[in-house]
Amino acid sequence: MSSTAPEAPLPDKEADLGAWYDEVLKRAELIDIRYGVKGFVVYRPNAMRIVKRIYEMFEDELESRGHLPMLLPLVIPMANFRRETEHVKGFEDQVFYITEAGEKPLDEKLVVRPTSETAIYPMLSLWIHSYSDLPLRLYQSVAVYRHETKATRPLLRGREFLWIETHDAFADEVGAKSQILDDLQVAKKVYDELGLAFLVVEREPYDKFPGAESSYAYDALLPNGNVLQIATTHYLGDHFTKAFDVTFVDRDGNRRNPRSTCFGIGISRTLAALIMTHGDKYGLVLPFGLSVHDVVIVPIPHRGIVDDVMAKARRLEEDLRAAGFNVYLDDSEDTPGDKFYHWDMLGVPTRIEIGRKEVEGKFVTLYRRDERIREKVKDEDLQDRLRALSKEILDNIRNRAWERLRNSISDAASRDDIERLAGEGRIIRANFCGRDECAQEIKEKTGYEVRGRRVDVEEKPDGNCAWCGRPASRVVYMAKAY
RNA sequence: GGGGCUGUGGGCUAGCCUGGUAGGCUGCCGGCCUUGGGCGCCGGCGGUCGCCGGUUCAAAUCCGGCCAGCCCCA
Repeated sequence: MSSTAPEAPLPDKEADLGAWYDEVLKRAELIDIRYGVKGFVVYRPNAMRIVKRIYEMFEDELESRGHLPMLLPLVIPMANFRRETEHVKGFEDQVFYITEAGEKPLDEKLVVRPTSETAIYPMLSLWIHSYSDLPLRLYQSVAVYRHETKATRPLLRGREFLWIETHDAFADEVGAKSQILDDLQVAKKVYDELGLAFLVVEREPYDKFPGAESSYAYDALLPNGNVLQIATTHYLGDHFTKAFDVTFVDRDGNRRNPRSTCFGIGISRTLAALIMTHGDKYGLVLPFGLSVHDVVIVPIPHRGIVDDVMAKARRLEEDLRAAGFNVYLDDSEDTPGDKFYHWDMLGVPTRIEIGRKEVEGKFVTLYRRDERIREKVKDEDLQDRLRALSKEILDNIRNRAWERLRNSISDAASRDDIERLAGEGRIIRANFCGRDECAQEIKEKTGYEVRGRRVDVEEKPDGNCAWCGRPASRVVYMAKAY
C-alpha cells in the first residue's frame, strides 16, 4: 500500500475547518467519498481501526452495566413500522423502502431500519412475560439508514451511519429513569477516554425523539463553534410497549406494560468529533489506544552504524511489545522525514527515534504527537515514561478540548445579545421560556437551535426569557448544530 | 428544496473561453547515492479526460441530460 507523502500542507484548520476535514479524511486514508452514492461512504482501514476501538469501548462499558448483545434484521415489515404513530411520523419521510425482489414486487413492503424500535418491540412482546424477565437490557452495533434531505457530509450526516442502539425494558418508571442516568454515565466515561468535550442536555419537549417522553443528548463542540449530537438517550414511557402489546405480570398478578428506554450512540459522528477536536495542521492527533499504533520506532541509519541502529531498534520493539505496547518498527526504505510526516498524519501518539546519538548515549529520542516536542529518555526509563505519556497526552488533549468549550460559551440576557453572539459564532446560555415559538423564531433569525438544558449541572433562570421577555422556566444552551 | 462552483493516470493539477498528438508535480517500478522533519540523479510505468447523448471531418474542450462532491441560501 502506498504511504502517500502529501506535498502541500493541510488547509488552515481554524480558517476553513471544512476544507481541513475533507483533506484529512483523504490524506490519512480514513474515508473515501468516491463510492458514487449520495450519503454513502467507504471506511478505509485507518478509519475502521478507530471505529472498532470506539465500538469496543462502548460495548465493554454497556456490557459491564448489564447489557447483552443482539442483532436484529435490517428490514422491518411495513405493518410493524406503522404501529407507533408518532414514531412513524418522525421518520416516514426519510426511510428507504424495499419494494421488489428480482423483477417482482414484494407482497409486503419492507422498511430499511432508520432505527430499530419497530423491529425489536414485536420480539419483546414474545420474550417478556413476567416481572422476572425485567429489567431487560439489549444492544446492537449496526448501521442504520435515513434518506437525509439536508446536505450530506462524510461521517457527520450520512444516509448510512454506524451506531450502537440499546433497547431496555423495566417494570416501572423509576427503573427506566435510572437507566437514563446510567446511559449518560456510559457516554461520559467513554467520551472522557476519547478526550472529547461536550454538553449534556435535556432536549426541549418539541425536540424529542419521535415517540419519546423525554430525550437527553451529548452535544460535542466542533472547532468552528458548531455542536454535534453524538449520543442520545430517551425515556419512551409505555408508548412502544403499549403499541406493540408488550406486557408482563407483576408480583401482585396484575398485567402491565413495561416502561422502556433506548440509547443511540453515534459511532460515525464520534469519529468525526475525534478527528476535528484534536487534529492539527499535521493531521490526526489521537490518544493511546485509538491509532494504528501507539509507538512507532523510526531508525535513523548512518553509514557505518546501520547495524547498531537497527539492532537497538529491533531490541526496543521486542521489549516494548513484550511489555504490552502497540509498537511498530518502521524499517521501510522511506527517509526519516517522510516517516515523520506519515505517522504524524495518522495521529500515532508517540514516536521513538534511534540514530547514532541514541546508540552511543544509551538513550532514545521520544516524540509526542500532541505537542510535537521531543525529549531524551534513558533506555531503562523508556517504558515508565511511555506509560506516563499515555495518560499525559490524553489529559492534555482533553483539557484543551474542555478549555475551548468553556471559552466558547457566553451568556445572553436579551434578544440583542443573542443576535450579536450568534453572529460571533458563540455558544449561548440564556434564560428561556420553553416555548416552541421562541425556538423557531431564534432558528429563523439566527440559525441557532435551542439545544436544551444542562442535566449534569443544575442551572436556574435568574430573569425572563432572553428572547421574548416572558417569564423563564429554564436555562438553555443555543448553538449552531450540524 | 433554491443558487453557485467543481469532476483530467493512485494523489494534486495545467489544458476548456478560442475544438485538431493530453503537459507538469507527486506517486509507483528498476538502478546508483543517501538517511536527525517530505534527499538527489538516471531510466521506466501509469489516463476510454465522471456517465449518457447531441453538434462537428474532428470533442477533455461546444450543447443537453444525469450522477457525485464542495460552498452559500431556505
